[in-house]
Amino acid sequence: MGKDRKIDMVILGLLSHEDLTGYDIKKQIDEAIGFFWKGSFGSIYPALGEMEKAGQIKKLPDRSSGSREKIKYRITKDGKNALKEWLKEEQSSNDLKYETLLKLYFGGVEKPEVSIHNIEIFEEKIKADLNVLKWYKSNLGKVLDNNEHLHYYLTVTFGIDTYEAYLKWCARSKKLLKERI
Amino acid sequence: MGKDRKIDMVILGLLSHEDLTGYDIKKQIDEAIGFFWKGSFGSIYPALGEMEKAGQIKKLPDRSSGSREKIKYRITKDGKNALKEWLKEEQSSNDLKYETLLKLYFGGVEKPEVSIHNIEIFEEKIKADLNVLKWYKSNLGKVLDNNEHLHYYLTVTFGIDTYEAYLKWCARSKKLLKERI
DNA sequence: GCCTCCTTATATCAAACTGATATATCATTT
DNA sequence: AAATGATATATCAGTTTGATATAAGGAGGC
Repeated sequence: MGKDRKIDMVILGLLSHEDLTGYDIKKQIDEAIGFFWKGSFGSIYPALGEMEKAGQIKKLPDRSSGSREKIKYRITKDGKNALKEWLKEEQSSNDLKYETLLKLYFGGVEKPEVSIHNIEIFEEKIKADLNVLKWYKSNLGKVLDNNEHLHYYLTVTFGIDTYEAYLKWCARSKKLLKERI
Repeated sequence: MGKDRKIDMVILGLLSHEDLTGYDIKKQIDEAIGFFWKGSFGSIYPALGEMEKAGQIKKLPDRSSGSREKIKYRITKDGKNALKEWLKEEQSSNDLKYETLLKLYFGGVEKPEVSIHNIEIFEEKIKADLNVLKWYKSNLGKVLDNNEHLHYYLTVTFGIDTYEAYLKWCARSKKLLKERI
C-alpha cells in the first residue's frame, strides 16, 4: 500500500503559499490550522527528507550569514501536481477524537459533579479559542477580495460556528446534569 | 513515559456496562461512539491482552458449545478504579482532524468548483449521519430517567448540535464560493 | 446437499503519528 | 556575564490505523 501520509499534503499546501523551514511549518500548523489539524516535528522532519528525495520539494541554499543551520524548502512542479491531485480526491477522512465526550459517555459511573466539571474545563478552553478565531475573522474581513484569504476565512468561520454550537450545548448539558445532583 | 493509551479507557468504559468480546467492543465503538471516537482491532486486541495481565480485566470461561473461539472479558475492581481515576483527570485531549477543511484551506490553488464539490461530499455525509443521530435521540427520549441513558443522550445531542452547525456553514460557504465562479 | 456470500471472531503487521527528549544557536533580559 | 526563552533540526518509544490473514457459523439460492 504505502503513501497515505496526510502530513505530506499539509507540507505541500503550506509550501504552495511560500518557502518555509520545518520549524516554520510546525508554527503554521499550530497557529493557522491548529483548530482542525495537528502535526508534530516527529512527522514533519522525516516527511521533508523523503519528499525531497521524491522530488516534490527542494532545499534552498542557506543564505544566512551565521553558522546556525536553517533549511528552507520550496515546492516543485511535481509537488504542486500532487497537491492538486489530492484536492480532487473524493475521499476525505474527517475524524473527531474528543476525550471530553468519552468521559461524558462513561460518566455514569461517577457523580454528576465530575461530568459537570469536565464540561466546564472544555467550555473554558472553547471560549478562549473562540476569541482567537473571532480576532482572526475580524482581521480577515478587510482583505476578503484575495482568493487565498477567502479559503482561510471559510475555515475560520467553520471554527466559529462549531465552537458557538459547542458552547450552547455545554450550557444545556450542565443544566441537565445539575438536575441530577 | 508509557501508559498513555486511550483505548484502555474506552475498553474499561464499555466493560463497565457489560461483559464483551474484542469484537463486541469494536462494534460498540463504531456504533455508539463512532461520531466522536475511533478504535481499530489492531489496538483493541493487544490492549485486551495487556490489561488482562495488569489485572484490570479478566477472561470469562468460554461457555459456547461449538469449537468457535470467543473470549468475553469482565472489568475487575482495579479496572473500575482506573476508569474512575481517568474520569477525574482534568486534562483531556480534544482533537479534530478534518481533511475536508484541510482541502478547503489549500483550495485556493484550484478552481472554486473543486472546493464546492468537496463541501458537497462532506455535506451529504453529515446529513446521513445526522439522521442516524436524530433516530438515536428519538429512541432515547422515552427512557431518559436512567442515569446511563442521560450520559448517552448528552453525547448524541452534541453530535446533533454540531452537525446542524456544520450544515449551516456548508450552505453559506458554498454560496460564497459560487460567487467566485 | 452444496455453493456462495455475509457476519462473527481473533490476531498480526507495516506505516503513520504523537509527545517527549536531545542538542545547539541566537536574542533578550537581568 | 548569566539566565531565560525562542529558533531550529533531529530521533525515538509508544500508540494507533488500516489492511490483511485465517477460519467458523448462518442465510439463501439452486
